[in-house]
Amino acid sequence: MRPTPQTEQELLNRAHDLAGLTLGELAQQAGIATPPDLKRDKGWVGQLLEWHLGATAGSQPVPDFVDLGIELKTIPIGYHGKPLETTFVCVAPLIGLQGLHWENSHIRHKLAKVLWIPVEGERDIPLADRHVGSPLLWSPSANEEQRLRRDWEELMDMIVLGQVEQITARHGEILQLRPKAANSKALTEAYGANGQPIKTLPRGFYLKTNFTAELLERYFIL
DNA sequence: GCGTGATCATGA
DNA sequence: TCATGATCACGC
Repeated sequence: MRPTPQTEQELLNRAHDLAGLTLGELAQQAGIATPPDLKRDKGWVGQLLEWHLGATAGSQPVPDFVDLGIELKTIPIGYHGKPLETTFVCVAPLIGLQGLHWENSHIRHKLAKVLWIPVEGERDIPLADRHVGSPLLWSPSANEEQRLRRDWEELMDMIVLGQVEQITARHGEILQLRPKAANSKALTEAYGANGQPIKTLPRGFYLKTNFTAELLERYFIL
């Protein structure tokens, strides 16, 4: 792990220095082996970039760069220039929701300042040959935050009302709620339709690809 | 089991 | 072709 950057500018400079390099080059510098593919190493790209940028959080529920309040997200990009996958944000709380509002929500803090790093993601490009793109430091615009908040409130209302199992990935304009678990046997507690506790799959909030595509597009137009 | 990092794989 | 629902690995 490289030393953690002390300032936002230092982090940005370092991220810019990675642009144009391949994952193979970055793995070699880090002394990390490149897996044949991501089937069994889905978080490998993210962790490789964390190493190079000196992220500190590990698996703690805090921003990757705590002192800077910045979250790091790598995002796989296809030949068409648009994201290939939705972006996981954080686990969704399913119980103990009294006093929870958008303003003090975990997800709002997570998304307050994000360093997006696009990486070539097409599966027919060997992992080691994929290039890292130019970083984008993003904070939600007023409009974006309003849309995020609207989706979040809709989803959280359903969770409070015991309708978590009726939620599908189609709910929400830009934010969606989907399973986030080791497998379909992992269960956690949630509210049932009559307020009784039920066991259900843990869920996570994800940003839909059309939204992240919009972010990147706005950046490239500016 | 939870939270971190996400992508896989199949049905529509 | 593409998004949804399922899944993989790790530290604790």
